[in-house]
Amino acid sequence: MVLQEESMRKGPWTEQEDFQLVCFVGLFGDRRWDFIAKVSGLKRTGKSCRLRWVNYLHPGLKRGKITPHEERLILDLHSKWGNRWSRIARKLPGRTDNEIKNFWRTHMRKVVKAASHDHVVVSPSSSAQIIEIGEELLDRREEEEDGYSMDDIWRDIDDQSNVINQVCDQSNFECGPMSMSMPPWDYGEYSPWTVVEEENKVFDYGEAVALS
DNA sequence: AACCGCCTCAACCGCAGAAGC
DNA sequence: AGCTTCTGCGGTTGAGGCGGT
Repeated sequence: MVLQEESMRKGPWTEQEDFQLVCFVGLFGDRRWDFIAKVSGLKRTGKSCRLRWVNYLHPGLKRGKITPHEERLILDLHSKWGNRWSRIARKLPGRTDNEIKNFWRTHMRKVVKAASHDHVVVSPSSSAQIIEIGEELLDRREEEEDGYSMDDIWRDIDDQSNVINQVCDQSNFECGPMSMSMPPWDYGEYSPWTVVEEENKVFDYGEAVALS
């Protein structure tokens, strides 16, 4: 057990590793991470695989900057729930708890800085005050920018799933236990979808192992 | 051009709760 | 009921990028 942990890889994921993980999640679903970590041949822990999938490889993820409306939502929800990042993330389709947590840390710093710049005394523990100031700053910013409503966000997700479904239909790809969909960005030469489309056959477990 | 400090974000760690045996 | 394993969550860290001097 100890020896196994010692041989585990850490640090940034390579494209090849991402590819393997996507293949095996497609085959076995996004559960049983220890099992996936083992059979995939990845020298990663199940935990690490799950994290990579959830925070980076999941097809439903929305890339790009947090919009002013999302910011406001995060502020609102944080004032209600505190640091319940996963709960907050569920209200922001396509965003991960990690992303929101990172955003909040940055945001907190910015807000405190802005407040001190305006000669407002803010103690870091006074989150209600921070939220208030944050909302004020947001109001100002929203006046400058065109908004991006939650409806728009949901529309984006819908559009994305439509494209995904079309690709799945066309490629004759038999999805795994979970409804597998196309990764949101290009995998280049490692794309499992390319492999399947080119060979025009079902991607089975044996092939997946052979690839690993 | 080089250095420095700050910011962002991917990834790790530790812990708690759930599930399985 | 108690133990082990798995999963998910929140906190933290560190590498890399970027802007300022």
